[in-house]
Amino acid sequence: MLDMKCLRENPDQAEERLRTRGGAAYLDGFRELDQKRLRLLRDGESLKALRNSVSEEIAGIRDKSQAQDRILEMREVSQRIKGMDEELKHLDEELSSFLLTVPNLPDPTTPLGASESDNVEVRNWGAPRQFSFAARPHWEIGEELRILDFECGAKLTGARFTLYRGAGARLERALINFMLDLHTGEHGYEEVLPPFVVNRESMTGTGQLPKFEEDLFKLVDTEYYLIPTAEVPVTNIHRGDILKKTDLPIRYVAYTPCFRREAGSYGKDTRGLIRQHQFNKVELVKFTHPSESAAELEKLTQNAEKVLQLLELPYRVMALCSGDIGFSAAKTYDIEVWLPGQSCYREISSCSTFGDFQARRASIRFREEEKSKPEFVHTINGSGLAVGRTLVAVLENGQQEDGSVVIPEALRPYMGGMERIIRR
RNA sequence: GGAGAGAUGGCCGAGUAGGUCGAAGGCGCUCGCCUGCUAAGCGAGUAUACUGGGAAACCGGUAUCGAGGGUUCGAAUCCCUCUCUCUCCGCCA
Repeated sequence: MLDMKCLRENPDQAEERLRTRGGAAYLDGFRELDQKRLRLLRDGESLKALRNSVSEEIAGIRDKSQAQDRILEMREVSQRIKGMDEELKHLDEELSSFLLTVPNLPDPTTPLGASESDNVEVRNWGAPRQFSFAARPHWEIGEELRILDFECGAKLTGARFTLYRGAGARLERALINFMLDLHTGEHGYEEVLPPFVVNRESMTGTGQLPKFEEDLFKLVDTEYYLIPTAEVPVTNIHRGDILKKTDLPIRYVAYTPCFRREAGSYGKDTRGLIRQHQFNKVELVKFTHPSESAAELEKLTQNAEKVLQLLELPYRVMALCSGDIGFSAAKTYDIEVWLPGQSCYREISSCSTFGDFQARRASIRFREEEKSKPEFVHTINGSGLAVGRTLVAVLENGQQEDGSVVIPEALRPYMGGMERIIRR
């Protein structure tokens, strides 16, 4: 959510920055609505002030019959106040539902551009391996090793669900533990295990609602939703809080499954694990002082990269352009891992700073000085990493000509010492 | 699922024959005094949002005692609905 006062004072500047996202005018009608609300608010409040002072007067009069005229007068005033409050409530709802659908302002350092093709490569790490045979996609490797069963997943649930078996199931679990241990042990994050189901307020706090309801799984007969990312419950841990400045930055890492409807992606990535309705993810979330957020985003991104480095998986880091960043984000780095089976880089982590956008929605604040008024923190998060896609990368990069897969050394302790996955 | 109890400021905790209650008291915290240091003691201060005025310090208004409605000139206090927490019973991993 953007700052209403800011929009009031310089709407043109905000509109200009929003336009770099592409799309039509965002702020049409705001000014008129805002002023109408403000007028009504002021009028209503001065009436209430009158009523309060007269009521106090009445309280001081022993013989209420002496106050009959004033009581009658205030009866009428109260009626008017009631009407105004009702109208004000409507305007408030209109205004806030409007504000909740305006995306965040892109950060000045976000490259300008219209689409994915305008994203900028910031750096890359590791060289794609040269194969002496035709590298195969992970779905072939996984099915042949009998560690991924797509057909059974479809039987149990439907398309975009997968059953992992044996070393595959273990590999997924190993990756989760490996990532959690790295981020808690080396990078200073506190591990949390949140609910995988959240309410509407939480979804609104991070920006999934009200605009992206069709992307979510909602539980029938409730106001509960399956989380599409741990970002939602973890960021909302501090919804409504005023944090201590000295506690910042707060760093959490959480493993959760993620559930996404993937509406509108029919026909995309239909094979394999790349795009599932349910997938595992280890998520990094930070709450920072506004002056630290830029540096903290860099650090968080590097924390995510570290996973790939230790797993010896080549990747590149892309700065997303203004037309490609998400609704709530001000700036985003995507980490893309090299997938030899498909000869391309695929997103495996998305690290974003949200500025105060989420903090304002969820009211997450801190005080600069003991007595100064609360200010919004900045929130940052990123995958560290998407586990299913990491497994894909391990299979495709580690594949051998005989169909087996060599497990990265860093992972072997988590696999009971297993060095390679062989068909059994 | 059945029966009961409760939800007040950072925390604890008063406050039900409706008015002077943004809310006693205590703890905590901040500043000052005092004291070789520490502890104790003394004094002052200590919610948030919106809004008006002001360059600012600050001053004024409105709202908020779980949430939403109602009664009333006036509600933390009365009525209704909902949510959450706790205790007991049943069921269950």
